[in-house]
Amino acid sequence: MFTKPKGTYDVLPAETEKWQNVERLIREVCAVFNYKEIRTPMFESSQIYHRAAGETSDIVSKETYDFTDRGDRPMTLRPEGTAGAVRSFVENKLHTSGLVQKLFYIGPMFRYERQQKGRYRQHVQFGTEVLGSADPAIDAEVISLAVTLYEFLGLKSVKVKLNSLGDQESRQNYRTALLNHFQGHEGELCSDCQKRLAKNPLRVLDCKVDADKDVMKTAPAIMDYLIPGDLAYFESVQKYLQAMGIQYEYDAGLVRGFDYYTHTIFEIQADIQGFGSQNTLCGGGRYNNLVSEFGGPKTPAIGFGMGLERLLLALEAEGIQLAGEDSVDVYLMLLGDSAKTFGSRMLLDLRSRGLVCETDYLDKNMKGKFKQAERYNAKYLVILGEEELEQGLVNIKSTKTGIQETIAMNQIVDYIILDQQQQKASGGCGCGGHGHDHGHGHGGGGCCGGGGSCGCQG
RNA sequence: GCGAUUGUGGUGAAGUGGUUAACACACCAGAUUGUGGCUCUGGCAUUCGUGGGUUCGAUUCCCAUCAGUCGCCCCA
Repeated sequence: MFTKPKGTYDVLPAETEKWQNVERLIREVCAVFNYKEIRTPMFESSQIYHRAAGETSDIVSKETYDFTDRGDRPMTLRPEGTAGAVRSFVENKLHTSGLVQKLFYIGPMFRYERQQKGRYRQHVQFGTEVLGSADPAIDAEVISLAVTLYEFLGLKSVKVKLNSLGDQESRQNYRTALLNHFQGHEGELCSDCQKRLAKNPLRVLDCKVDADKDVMKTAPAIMDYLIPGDLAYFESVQKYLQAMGIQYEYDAGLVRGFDYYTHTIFEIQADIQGFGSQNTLCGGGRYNNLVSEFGGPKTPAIGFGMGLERLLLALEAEGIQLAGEDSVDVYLMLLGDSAKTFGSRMLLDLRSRGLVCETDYLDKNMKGKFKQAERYNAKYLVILGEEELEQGLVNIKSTKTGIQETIAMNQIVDYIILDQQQQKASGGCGCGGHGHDHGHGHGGGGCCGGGGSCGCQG
């Protein structure tokens, strides 16, 4: 038997609707913020990721899926979305628009990691990238987009953590201060940290192993080493967040996994039991030097990535329903060969009028057909036998009320519409069909109407 | 990369060094050839993740391997 690669998963038919709904809501939120979707390749030249993330990044140095194509070109399955977006921005000269480029993407990312809850080798990320503005208000906007999405979905237990890394000068100051601080204490740190100290001392602060040691607790905070301009920028971001009413916490220990970040960095964490160390739902920050490092004009930028598996997990943990009940409008019960032949046309007609229809393709007997209708969760049974066929009639039965009536076969759609209106009027849910209307105003915050019992989208 | 733990049919699960591997649900067929959801009857794992080894004999013991789950690390 063949099995899926380790760390991957199948989204089976029963759960695709959840994914579609989450993605739909993401697109709606992005639309309101006027972020446009960009779709870049799932693999790029390997050097793109090495250049972007920096060699001290664990993700790029030891977690990428690398291969050479048949032309011996080194390629890498994308481990994150920013590098590809920046490459595309530069290559397609998107900076010439004269406007801030506000982009988003949804797609799979690949990291060779040991899988566990909320962590896969192929995972789906939603991310945004805003290129071309160094306005602290845009930092706040990006954060507010993520927060708005969570609010839209109804997710409560999240908290925003914020820090600033400053730009080159601040970082250099801080780096020196850190090295001085740890000088003579190297032996107290774990082996990983000793390596980090040499390559990228900032990341030592992120260490969980050494977190409780005195040298760590007394380590200087970067905030004290930001040059005045960088500090003012960070304060300004907070000013906007406060103006928007967005709750956040300053976290001096917050660091990111890629080396390209400057100034504002943030993380949104799930405050949910059982999430272990996979509680980061969203992480991002500003990267003002990356575009120029990719050969583009000096272009400030900021973005975030958000793992959808974790988002789904968090929604589930909070009991938020993302999919309606699966059902079918009409189950067409065709008795006899000529009814079956005639019925194929009837199916097509009903379907082209927007009704979800099913019939028996397993040649079941009467009982079996009823059973199928039940499994399909059919709202109406339409029964057509030889006798009805001759008279141009069908029997139609509402599975909800149990009422069965004989009507002309061209009256099926009208009958259903009328019947649903009556049910609605008499207090039932009576939502028509599957929300074939393409408008979908989700009222206020619930993501699918009514907690699942009705299965309608509107 | 490190560590823990699990692996019996579609699912949940019993079980034992020795002829036919419980049970329940689900599924299939029939009782009931134009009205189901109840009930009853019957069927449904040549096989216990895979490969070796120990043994007269292994699903049960040992080793390896693969896969699942979870923790650390890392991150989304």
